[in-house]
Amino acid sequence: MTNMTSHIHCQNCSMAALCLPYQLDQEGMARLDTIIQRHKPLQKRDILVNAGAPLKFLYAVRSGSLKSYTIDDNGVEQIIDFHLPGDLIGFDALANSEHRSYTQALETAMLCEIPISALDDLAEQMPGLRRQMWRLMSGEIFSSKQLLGTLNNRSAQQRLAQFLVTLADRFKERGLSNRSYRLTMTRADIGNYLGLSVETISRILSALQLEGVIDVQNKLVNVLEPSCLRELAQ
Amino acid sequence: MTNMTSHIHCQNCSMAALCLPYQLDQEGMARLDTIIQRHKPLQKRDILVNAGAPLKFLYAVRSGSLKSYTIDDNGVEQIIDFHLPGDLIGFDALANSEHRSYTQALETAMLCEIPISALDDLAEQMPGLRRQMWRLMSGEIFSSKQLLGTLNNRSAQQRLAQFLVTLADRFKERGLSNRSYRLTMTRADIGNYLGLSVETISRILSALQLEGVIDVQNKLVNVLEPSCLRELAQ
DNA sequence: TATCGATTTTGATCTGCATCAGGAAAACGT
DNA sequence: ACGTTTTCCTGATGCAGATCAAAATCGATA
Repeated sequence: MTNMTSHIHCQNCSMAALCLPYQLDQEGMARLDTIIQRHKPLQKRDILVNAGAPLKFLYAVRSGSLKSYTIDDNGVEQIIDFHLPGDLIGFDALANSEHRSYTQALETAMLCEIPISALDDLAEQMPGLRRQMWRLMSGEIFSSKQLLGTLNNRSAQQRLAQFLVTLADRFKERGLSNRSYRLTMTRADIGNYLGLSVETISRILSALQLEGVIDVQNKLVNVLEPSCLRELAQ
Repeated sequence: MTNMTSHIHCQNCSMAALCLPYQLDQEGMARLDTIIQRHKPLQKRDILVNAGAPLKFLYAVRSGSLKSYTIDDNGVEQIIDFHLPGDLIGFDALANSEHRSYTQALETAMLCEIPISALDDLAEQMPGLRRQMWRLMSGEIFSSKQLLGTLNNRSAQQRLAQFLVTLADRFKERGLSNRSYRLTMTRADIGNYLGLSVETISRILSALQLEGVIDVQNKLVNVLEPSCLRELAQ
């Protein structure tokens, strides 16, 4: 095994604090590490999981970003999530052991795969792991319910401001700048996610730039007035 | 203990198939039953949990219905869920051991309370219980993400039709009629949940009645053309 | 570096739903 | 049974954001 990434382990993974190993002791982390496999790198547009596929692994994002989406009866894509490093993918599949959505790389991405069967065994023996599973799933429940509130009854500007703030917060959690970051998704993706048209996204980004709240150069976002942006998000 | 409900146990609860005991054997159900307590009945408008309150119990709805909502910075209520018998309440609180939303009875409701600490112990010993926890949380993750898709990019009529269909499906799961049911929430609640105004809800209900798809008498809904309604929901 | 498709931007028009307003009907408390 | 309050319905008006259209820019590939 000459894979460059073979030296990556939970014990030295920078994302461990956001991922399953959180609050596990050294021994726990080592045990988790033994069951985790490294997935071959995904290229932009590569599909990680297809909706309907049987659930074999949970995936942890090590680097890069991805989007999850469903395709409705009319063949229309509906984005339900963007995944950043440290995020786990596949919780929605536990219910019936089948993935409910497609997950696609937005850029080159590295992932760990966690076999479900082994995870179940390990959860029995490790209360900390079990609680972390609960915590992560619970957090996902809350954030998706909160997003409902964000989308309902809020103007396009409020939605987009909220989106930018949330993204900044997530980058900060990951030790990256929350003032300057790159949008790996297209404007169309953002619009789809927020229930707005591409044109509206574009117009509002321009307006925010004109007001001096942010500076946008293509995919690059610079938050000039964070408190102002937070205010706009309400 | 002369409480009328003291004879209620998981073993004979009609909601067991939708609730935590699902797929537990007799012994497992009996063990779960020992830790579950019966909550005193709630009256309409009674609050079960306040946002910010420490998580001590998960609650299972035995009868009646409730709504969960957050209150945003402007003091505006945002409904995030309606709970029917068999539903569990509190999963979103596991993340930080604190309830994130208010939960209020929409009518007289009976609940079971499940102490979190005991549940954690039991989950260690009972793989079936652990998996059912995962299943239920996973299902909640999926349904709230799917709701996002339902609300985004869909017309008011599509949203409301979807709401009525989903409600019918849930009643059917619970052994009740999916053709004729009672809305325990107000039109304002439905509008709040779906991101629409009360007036729009009222207008669309009237329109659907005029078209002969449903018959509405106050809180009572009669689905006359289920396939048509499903069609309208897309 | 030139080319071509994908993405983004900007403008003009149109429409679905919010909002405002008023009245009718239930539901509630006494 | 009564009055009060809450909920529900229906009409009129206005606007935020969708849609249509087209140009500008980006970025992948050769």
